[in-house]
Amino acid sequence: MRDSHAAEARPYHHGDLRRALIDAARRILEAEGPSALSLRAVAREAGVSPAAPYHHFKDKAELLDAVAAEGWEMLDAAMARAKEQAEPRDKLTALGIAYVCFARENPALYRVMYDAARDKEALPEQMHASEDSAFCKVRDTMIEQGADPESAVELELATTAAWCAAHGLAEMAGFKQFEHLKETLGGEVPFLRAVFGHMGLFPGVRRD
Amino acid sequence: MRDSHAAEARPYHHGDLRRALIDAARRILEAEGPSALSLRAVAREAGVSPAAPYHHFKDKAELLDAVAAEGWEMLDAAMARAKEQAEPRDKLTALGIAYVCFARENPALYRVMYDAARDKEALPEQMHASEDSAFCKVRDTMIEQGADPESAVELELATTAAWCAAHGLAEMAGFKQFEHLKETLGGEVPFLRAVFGHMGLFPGVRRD
DNA sequence: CTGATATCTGGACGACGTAAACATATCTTG
DNA sequence: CAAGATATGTTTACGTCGTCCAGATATCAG
Repeated sequence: MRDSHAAEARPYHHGDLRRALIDAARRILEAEGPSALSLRAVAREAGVSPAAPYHHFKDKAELLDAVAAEGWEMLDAAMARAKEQAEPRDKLTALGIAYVCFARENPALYRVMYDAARDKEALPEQMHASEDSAFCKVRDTMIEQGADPESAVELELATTAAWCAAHGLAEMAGFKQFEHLKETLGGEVPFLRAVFGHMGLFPGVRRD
Repeated sequence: MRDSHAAEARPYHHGDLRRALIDAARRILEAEGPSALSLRAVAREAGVSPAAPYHHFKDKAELLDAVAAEGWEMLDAAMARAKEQAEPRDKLTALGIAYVCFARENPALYRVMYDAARDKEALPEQMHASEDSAFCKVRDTMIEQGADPESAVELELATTAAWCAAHGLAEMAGFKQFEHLKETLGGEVPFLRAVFGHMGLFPGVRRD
């Protein structure tokens, strides 16, 4: 059976329990929400004993970190796709819309992602550090749409502002208070565009 | 002892356990953070048995709701104070700064406030409904600073955008990634002003 | 004073996170 | 290939949690 361990590392007893646990966690998260996401429930869903996860994660927080990391990757991919498909002068808005839509379509996952970030008091490395991180994607898009690439501080401030706007909107968009506005404007996405427009951040949708 | 129950309602055994429980919860929250805020710990802190709170709150969530409600009142008061003290053309920015500063000075309480809101998928009534709610304060200030009071939808969109911006910034401002920016700009408040400025929401600090 | 009612205690239950002791499968090395 | 080392899993156990229930006791209404 040399073929089954050809990859590079872990197929022992279960095959790849680490992977299975993360998947189980995601399944529970989607089906029953964050409050049902206990370590024991994850182990149950994966068909192992309650203590088994401790051979793959230091504690519950580390499992959630792994789930969150995959969430950030998904968000990053969604934003990349959105930027690609949008017309040049609409790319920044498209990034913002993609961000909020991801959060709205995966509310439980988004919550886990930010809970982990708040506990660490930092966004994950992958979102802010690397060359093609989502954060850099926003910055680069700002340059493409006319921001001055020389003034680094201004550029980082603008990117930060955009990120704050997207996160704030992602959390607010689910509140009942704004349903009336969504109806008036004809749907969720028009509502998002309108709010982003009022932020004055996104040249593509700037009014007047 | 007729004097001790003169007020209007509740002094039975303990005096006013409901009040004492909320205070105990706030003390624990400030001293040990949200993760230490268990119902049993609150009862312990208040000097009663673990089951006693159930005569004043349906469950743990209802206690947290009460704590959150007081948090919103404090936030409202802080914003009112800020608006009062600011110069006319700086009032909107002052509201935003006050909002974020409150969240930064009471991170555990702010978290409880928004966790409760997320669970209910709504901001608390008190923040959005009444005449002098914080939300209306922002809207009114926008009018005072030149927004058109006739276009109700535009006005509500702008207010929503401002609220999203403040919340987003409140959550981001604690992340390590932005400490560098804070230093460059000479402190937290200048950082907040700069980000708000880049939002283009607050005429008082609009650049150029 | 007497019952009704509001408030608190004590004990119990099941679920949780986690640790320790043990069992077994796989890897490594001689 | 034999044999220890190591990685992976189970069982059992502990303390904490939210919550409920059965009393006890204090206050109130008549």
